[in-house]
Amino acid sequence: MRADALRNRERIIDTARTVFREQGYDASLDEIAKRAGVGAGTLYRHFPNRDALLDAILQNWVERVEAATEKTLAHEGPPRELLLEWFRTYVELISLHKGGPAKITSALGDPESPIRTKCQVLTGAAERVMERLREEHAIRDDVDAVRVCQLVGGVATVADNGDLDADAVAPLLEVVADGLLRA
Amino acid sequence: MRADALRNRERIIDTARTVFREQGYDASLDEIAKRAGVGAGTLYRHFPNRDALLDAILQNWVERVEAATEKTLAHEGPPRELLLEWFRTYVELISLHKGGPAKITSALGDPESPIRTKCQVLTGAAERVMERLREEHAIRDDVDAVRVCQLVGGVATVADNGDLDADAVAPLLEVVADGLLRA
DNA sequence: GAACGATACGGAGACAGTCTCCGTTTAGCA
DNA sequence: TGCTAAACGGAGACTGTCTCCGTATCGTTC
Repeated sequence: MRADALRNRERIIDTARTVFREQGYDASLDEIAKRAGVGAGTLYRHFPNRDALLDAILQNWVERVEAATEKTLAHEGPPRELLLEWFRTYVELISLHKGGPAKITSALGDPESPIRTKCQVLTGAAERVMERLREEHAIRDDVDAVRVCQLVGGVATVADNGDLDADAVAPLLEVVADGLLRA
Repeated sequence: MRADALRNRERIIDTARTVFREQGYDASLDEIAKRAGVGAGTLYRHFPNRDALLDAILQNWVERVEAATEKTLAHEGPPRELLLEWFRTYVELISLHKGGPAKITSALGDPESPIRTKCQVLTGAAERVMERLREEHAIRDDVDAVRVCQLVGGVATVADNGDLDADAVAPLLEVVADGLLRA
């Protein structure tokens, strides 16, 4: 790739990250192009649509997911605490910007989604947490990681849509955790 | 209201119901106006925005909610069955059209929402179901009806976004139910 | 049943966002 | 230094939202 192309690509991603965080996932792409100092054509050549742009942004986010998972798994404690800790982390990770939880959660079950590979990192991480709990026979085994992510994603979506804070979300996560923990 | 105004109002509501069901909540309002045989101005005079139109549509839906609640409460059986029956009913009721679950669920927690009064019918119904379960000491009492509706609404939102069918939704609802039933 | 004001109609058009097309510019190689 | 493939950028086509205001209609009053 030509040096100028690479430079523009980076600038678009950086700007998009900021604008999405400021205005949510619906922000105008033309505005992102303008703020990045490029023409609309340049933005659309690099990223044919909104999702392709999001996918690029998520690249570095994937690393944060990995790190957060490690941290959670390192945390010693009873199964319920581990699960709740992971849920809190999960909600935080997918609440990148307004609309993020819905976007990511719906991508989990959609084989066609352009951001699917990135989201699979999430289910992979959930899988590791659940594997640990299964070894301890602490969790019911008829619900897989994707479903758990969808459940917790549902809570995050609701929180995102309704501007619920962490205190309001906590009891919802507890209900999900307790529902899972019986086996 | 003048007779012609009333006639147009009804036609717009009927058409909107059809179009929303066909195309989801994002359908073009100008198209609804056109299919209803009125000008855009007429539509916007009757309904200043999308939500006002939805609110009018929900009027008759409220009656269905009431009826469904009666039917569920009449159903004898163990608490878990009652709860799951209500959850299934609830998901069905709010999955009116694409985008419905997210719309309705986010309205539950938003005092400013223009469709809030309609949605309160839902929490009222949930309250009745939970009251019955509380009498039987079957349910934890630190989660109120609104939170339960948000949880189940979260599941419905995920199902709506990801085109999950009833079989895929069932285990998610079971997790929520089991989480609630311990107390 | 004619006249008249209040009410309602409807569609042109302003505005905003998405995305494409294509003439112009530039990087980077020989 | 010249050449060409690659990249740029912005005008504009298209779609959807919503407003404005000239025109039409209702229904009341005499």
